[in-house]
Amino acid sequence: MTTTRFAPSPTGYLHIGGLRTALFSWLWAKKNSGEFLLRIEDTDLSRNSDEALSAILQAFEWVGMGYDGDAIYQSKRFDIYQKYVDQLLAEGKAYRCYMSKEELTTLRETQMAKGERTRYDGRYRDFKGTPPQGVEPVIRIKAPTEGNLIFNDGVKGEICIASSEVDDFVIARSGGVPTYNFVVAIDDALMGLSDVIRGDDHLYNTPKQMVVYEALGFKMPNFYHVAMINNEQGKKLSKRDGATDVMEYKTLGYLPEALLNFLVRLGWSHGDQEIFSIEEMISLFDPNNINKSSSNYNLDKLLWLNAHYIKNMPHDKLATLLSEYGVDIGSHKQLDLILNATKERGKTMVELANQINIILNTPTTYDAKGFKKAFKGEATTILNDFSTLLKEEEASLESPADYHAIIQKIVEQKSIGFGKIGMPLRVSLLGKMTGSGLDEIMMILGVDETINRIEKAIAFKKQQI
RNA sequence: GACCCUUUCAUCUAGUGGCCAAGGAUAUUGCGUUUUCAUCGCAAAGACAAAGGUUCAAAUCCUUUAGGGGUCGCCA
Repeated sequence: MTTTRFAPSPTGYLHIGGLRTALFSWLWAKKNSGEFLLRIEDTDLSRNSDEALSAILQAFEWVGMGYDGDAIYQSKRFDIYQKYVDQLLAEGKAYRCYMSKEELTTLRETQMAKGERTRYDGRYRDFKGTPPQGVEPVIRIKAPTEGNLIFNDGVKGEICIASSEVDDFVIARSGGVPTYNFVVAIDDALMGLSDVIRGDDHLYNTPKQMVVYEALGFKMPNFYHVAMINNEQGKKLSKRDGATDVMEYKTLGYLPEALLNFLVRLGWSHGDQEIFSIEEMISLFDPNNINKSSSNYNLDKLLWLNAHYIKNMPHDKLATLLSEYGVDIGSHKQLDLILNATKERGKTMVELANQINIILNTPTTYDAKGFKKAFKGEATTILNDFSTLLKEEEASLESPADYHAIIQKIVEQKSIGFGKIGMPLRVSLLGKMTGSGLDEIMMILGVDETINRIEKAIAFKKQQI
């Protein structure tokens, strides 16, 4: 049975790096018909917030990654942890340390000055005397004093860290509240995890957790430490590099399938394949193929993927999603035509919504440069004649091709180039020189609105003179 | 500073000793399609961090150097 987990601490929004490790864990569980569990690491009572928690859950919902069973809250499991603290104390595998914070600081400064890796010196490890007054002790676990702590990482291979680098770390604070490395090991074991996929930044926590597994006699899961995502310059990803909050991608108009596709290809690949449906990701993903090195965040690729998913999305679904971006065309009788005319012009949902609005809303202003260029010479006359022709043929206009025929007719009648009518017509309809195909636009708008826009543009032209 | 991890085109990556004078994708540039823009198609340019080994043969194995990242809490 494959069991994986995601274990966020509710202190902020869900970061895209976190989403990637969650995705890897989720895919691996799904692939093996196992379980993907959610655990909330809220042992630091002062830093938790309900808003952060709901933001994280909301992000999971948006990308469509569900978790199995109920979320586990560490803050509700203190009695379990306490039991294990007592057990270790009774077995002599942990001990009370009465060192004051001042003493600890002094020790660290001395070590730092000597150029050593700072660590607790074990002075209370075998303490048998009378404890000093006025110090509420912490509980420390006895870590091995010699040899190496070795584990096999599914991504990096064998990791060997000298025991001298791992000190007798605190497992319970002076107030009795247990600490991260202790509760993580206990919960991972108790939750029956087979595979732990987490960020590289936890690599050095693993030997510590090994000490806990060893002391408690728990079986270790497989660990996979995934390297970080950096910005395009290879530096740590910060808010200045663009969106780091998963939900911000929704606001910016990205589709969850594009974001997941983008993230799954960051550090993982399957030959030359770039596009992965969720089903393909599930069937192909294997954490043993995750790259060792960190990867850089690259917005261009995400944008390309997003455009791809927009272009290939069924129209009814696209229309439903568009309502979240302020465009309501679900019941428009030209829905298919509208989307066909615009979906190749929007790389994000925001851009797509904008493209649609440009067609659906009568222009209130005109691009100055484009208007000037388009309305040179005979443009007004040509448009007037075109309007008349439209009105005459109104009854027979049932498809974009019919509208195209009308334009063609004008072009032939007047022996002009297509641009002579195309340019002023486009500016009249859209307010600018670029955009969707004229035939489609007119079909969407219908004869009356098309003529209305032409007349408005002509009026604007007259006003200028 | 110490310890650990890492290093293929600008970016994501393929590559597990001979199939590699290194393949794909994005971005870039050019050409074509298109009434415009976009899409699409075709093409170009573009990398094994450096130096030493091992080997008949190295992007692939080893060593050193350099760059990048992570960690050194009674945070998680």
